[in-house]
Amino acid sequence: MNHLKQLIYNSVKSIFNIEVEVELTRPDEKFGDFSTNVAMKLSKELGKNPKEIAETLVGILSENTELVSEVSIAGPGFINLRLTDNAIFSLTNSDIDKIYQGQTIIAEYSDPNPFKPLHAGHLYTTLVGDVIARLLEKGGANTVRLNYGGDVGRHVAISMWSIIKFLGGESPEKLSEIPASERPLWLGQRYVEGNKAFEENDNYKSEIIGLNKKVYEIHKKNDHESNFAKIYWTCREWSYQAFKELYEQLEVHPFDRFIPESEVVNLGVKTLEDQLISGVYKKSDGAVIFKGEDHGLHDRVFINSEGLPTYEAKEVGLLLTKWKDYHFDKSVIITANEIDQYMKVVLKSVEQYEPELAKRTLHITHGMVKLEGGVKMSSRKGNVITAKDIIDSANQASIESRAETNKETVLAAIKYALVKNRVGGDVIYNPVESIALEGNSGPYLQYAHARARSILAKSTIDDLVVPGDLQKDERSLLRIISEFNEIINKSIIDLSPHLICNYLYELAQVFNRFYESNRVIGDDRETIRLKLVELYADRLKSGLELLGITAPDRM
RNA sequence: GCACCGGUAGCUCAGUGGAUUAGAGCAUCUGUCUUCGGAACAGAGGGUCGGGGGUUCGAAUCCCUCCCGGUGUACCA
Repeated sequence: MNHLKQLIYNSVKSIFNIEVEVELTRPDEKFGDFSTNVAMKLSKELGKNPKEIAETLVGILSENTELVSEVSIAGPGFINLRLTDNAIFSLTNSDIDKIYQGQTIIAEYSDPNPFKPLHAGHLYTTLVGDVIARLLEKGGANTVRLNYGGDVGRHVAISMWSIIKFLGGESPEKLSEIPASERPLWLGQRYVEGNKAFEENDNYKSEIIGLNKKVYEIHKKNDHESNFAKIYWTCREWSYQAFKELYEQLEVHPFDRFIPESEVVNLGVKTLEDQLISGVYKKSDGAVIFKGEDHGLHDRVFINSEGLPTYEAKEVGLLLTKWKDYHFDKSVIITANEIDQYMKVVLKSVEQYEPELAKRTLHITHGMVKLEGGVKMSSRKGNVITAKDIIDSANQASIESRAETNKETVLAAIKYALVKNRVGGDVIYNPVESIALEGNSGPYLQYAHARARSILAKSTIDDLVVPGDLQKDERSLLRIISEFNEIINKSIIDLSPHLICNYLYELAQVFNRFYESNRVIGDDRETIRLKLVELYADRLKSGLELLGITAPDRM
């Protein structure tokens, strides 16, 4: 593609003496391989009709017969170009642009809170984050995968209150009565119960507020001895264990670092104190706030009137910890969109004293996960869908449709279904569709790959021939194969995994069309066609791997 | 009230200034084929791109306005 851009750029320069940025798009196949709107761009500057400009350019472009086989003008002045077979094949040899080469980029995602259940949103945000981190890495970044979680704060106090009530007092020894397999569920139930108490009873509420301070004390004193502390540390560990198990089950890339809130809270509070003096933060009704309203946002509390840091204060500590420890070129935070405006306020406040940090931070938000499609969810508490519910429903759909569950297939189904949509809106997860072997699904692509590999395995020919002088269907296949790098590059720039999904599916469709009417094994053109099959299978595999999905040779 | 994210075919979604018929999958209907893994291929029906204005040679895409859904809006995260 670069050769073509260069050719157009040079042509424009030699004729009009203008340096223009050449944009290439992929039009419908019947129009050509690439399309450019430079004529329209130039028309204003030159005061000429775009068609006239295009005609001049067509003349010079068509002289390069090495690269271009056909040039035409369309509509108001688009120039369509068809490449020679050799030129389009050479596109498959180009590399992915290393746009983040030499940069340290932090990807923060997943962020589950200990003492709370792992819901479907955690599953989603973990998978999206995992793919985005892979994209950053593919773009050449030195990627740091970070996981942040609230091991202090009100939600912990809520759980602790209910845990102690369940144990009949501060009796850590009784925790051993809860079987290991039931711990995550049990903790989740404690949180739900505690929340109810907090909302419905003022006495309980003030007890919980008291416990909140007590939890901070544990960290301040590094208390591992008191009964209260023993319960806390044990249950925190149980949560971490559950997270670890989920990540292993999902086969996501391991995290480089886990930062609990307790680790950053002091830095956050200290910063707030300093910046209170400098005037960034203000006192209001006994709390420390940031006047977001002065910046077109809204006001938020960073330290409450009890003197306890809120999530905002801890986020400040986290942002500064990342900055201090990594001096990142870019920091990407992936969370649900309910946190969007809150994050804007926190970042705006930090921008006042660390402008560079704020500038380099990118907050990507996504929507909620909802379940659809007749699979009954095992919700214990009504409307919460857990991460386990999603996995269970995929397994169940797999058993129902083909009487078996295969781990690789089920994982592919879940991962693909959750990243195939543009990041931003809500995702409606349909387990039956996700597991299906037809349609736009992960298992379909895995199957498509296995099928292609089996064709390759069947042939006795080793020396595959570089395609040249292609037939129509062969060329269509090579054409879409050649788009792979462009798609990956765009996906890396936009940090948009769904582009890869759309492409891979289309690629598989074009292949099936080709394969339907063109014999490979035993045909006169076997060596050429086999090469195309190989190029196709390789791209399916590496595309799926970028999505964190395996591409087995057999299934 | 204000802010953010959404509203495209019956359902789930691409497409976010450019070209003739706005594209896929699922679902529905019709064909092909004694199948290199048919878990395929070909085709049909189905859309006032939430409504209305505007900018432009050209708008699903940009601007204004209204409607609907979700989320957030001071001491939760």
